[in-house]
Amino acid sequence: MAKLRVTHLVQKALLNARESGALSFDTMPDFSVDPPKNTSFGDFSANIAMLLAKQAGKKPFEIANILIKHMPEDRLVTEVSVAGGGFINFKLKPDWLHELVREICAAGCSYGHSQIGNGHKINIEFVSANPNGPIHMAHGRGGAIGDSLARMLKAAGYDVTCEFYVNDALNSLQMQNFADSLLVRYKQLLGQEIAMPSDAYEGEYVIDIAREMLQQFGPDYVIGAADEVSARFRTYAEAAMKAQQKQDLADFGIEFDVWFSEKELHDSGEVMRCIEQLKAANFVYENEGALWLRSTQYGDDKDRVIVRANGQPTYIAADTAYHKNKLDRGFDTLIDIWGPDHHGYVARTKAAVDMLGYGSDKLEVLIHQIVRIFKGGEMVRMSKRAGNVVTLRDVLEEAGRDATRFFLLMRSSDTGLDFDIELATKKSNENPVYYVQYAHARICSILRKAAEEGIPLPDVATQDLSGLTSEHEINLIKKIAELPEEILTAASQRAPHRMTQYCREVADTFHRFYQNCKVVHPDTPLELSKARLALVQAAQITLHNALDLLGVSAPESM
RNA sequence: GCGCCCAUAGCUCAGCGGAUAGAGCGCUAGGUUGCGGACCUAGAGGUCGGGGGUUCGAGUCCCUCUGGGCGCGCCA
Repeated sequence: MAKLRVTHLVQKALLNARESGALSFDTMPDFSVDPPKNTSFGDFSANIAMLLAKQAGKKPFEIANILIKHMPEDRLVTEVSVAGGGFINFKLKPDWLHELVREICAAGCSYGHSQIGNGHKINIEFVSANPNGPIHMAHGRGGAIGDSLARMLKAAGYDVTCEFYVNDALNSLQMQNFADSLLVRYKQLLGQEIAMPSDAYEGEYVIDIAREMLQQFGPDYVIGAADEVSARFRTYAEAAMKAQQKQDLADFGIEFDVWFSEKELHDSGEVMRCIEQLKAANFVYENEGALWLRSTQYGDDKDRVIVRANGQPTYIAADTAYHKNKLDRGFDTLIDIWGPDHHGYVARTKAAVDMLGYGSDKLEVLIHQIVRIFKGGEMVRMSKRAGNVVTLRDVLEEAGRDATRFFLLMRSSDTGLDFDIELATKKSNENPVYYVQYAHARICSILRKAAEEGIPLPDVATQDLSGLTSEHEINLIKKIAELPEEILTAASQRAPHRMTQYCREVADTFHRFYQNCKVVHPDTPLELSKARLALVQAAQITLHNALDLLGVSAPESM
């Protein structure tokens, strides 16, 4: 890689300069070598001189000139110069770009991937919707972010496990209400005139499940002791809801490695053992009959109840046990993806992880901001209990997986996201996902055209690429060459939205190339055609791999 | 009151402490026979919410103020 090569040149120059006495410094600063925004400056630019100024007691400009004098020759480098406040700019021969095209084609599906993660084990938990309603669009955002981030981390060489935490614990009042609502709907379907309870789940989906059950079990299913019937409905409701969630997520392109049951944490005694451990370490105290966690000792703003006065452990107790369980499974890093309404839980969860002796830096919580749904400019209010949620399934059916995922990933998770269903459905230039997919389809069309014209796909390893010298060709190569670093940045910053931006940039650069450089055309000499075919293939690989990280398809035609 | 997030072009938003702050939409003016016009070219449009500070260098980091979103249960 050319970047590494330039970095080594600078390091060599530093050491040479120090040895000759021209420059004095103790530690080599962590400098950058990057393509400058303004390409007229060159291919790479190093900021070392500015960083060294104080330490070396010289002006950046002066240091840069000293470094250039002490820099070894390199056959790839045609020019080194000092500019701006002391940037060292490098111009390289086009050969290095042509090498990149070969490398990309050789790597194929694995282009952009690396082993930086070194098998470091990461558990990433997201969606984790309660089993009393369908997956809605807020879950969808967390899902898209979590799944894409997982794909990027895998591509960066991490060992990633995707996990869904099912809040199916016995002490959940919400689950009981849900089951009761279902029972009422069931009876209503049987013709009984019963009003829904005041805190009922009003959603249509409850009726759907009741109908499904009625078909399967018949009218006698409501006969029996009240709590027995209730338990029966609860068991069914939970299983049905979980199955539906699983299906919705699968249709969205998300498959979890682990569906972790909260209930099992209680049944196995892990929750109680966890509480005992905290007790033994004096991290809890009793007050007003309840057991409190001293989370303020670790930066929380209040202590939290961990066991209620009635003896039931709270959600925090189970969640603490859950995080302990994850850490005990050997993960080096836990990433939780939560909605904005949960931001207040970060401090207490980290406190608990600290108290258990793991070090809260092992837990990262990624909070994404709210999703607002619009339909033709009008905001749709959502409430699960009222039953007017916009479900992921609704949107998937209208807008399709690709547009839905792309839209949910376009914005930084730190900012609110307005999702306009009509816009996502539009097959027009207002819809960025098509812009990107169109570029890929165009590439495929070129490759088809080449085949029709009897131009064989070149062997990129040996194909002469020296004809690729025009501005548009060079720009395209430089842009697609950014993928590996882009993946690392997006993964390490936990910022999958960067990849949507990158996809648009690649598509944009490609469309310009396409406009100006005919690949298969009577006016294009055969050798140049073949060289361009190699480049086009590299662009296809780049787009395909980048879209794959977003979970968006790369269509061959549209 | 406390906590988290946000404030960048008319609108929606990018922007890993680096050089002249970008894109899409919208607007204006263009692109004869087309490797797919779901595309391309050019132009207009900015005191990066205000004020301090750190730095060789701040849209980016720190403090503060203003405005907005969300959250502050012995619910999960």
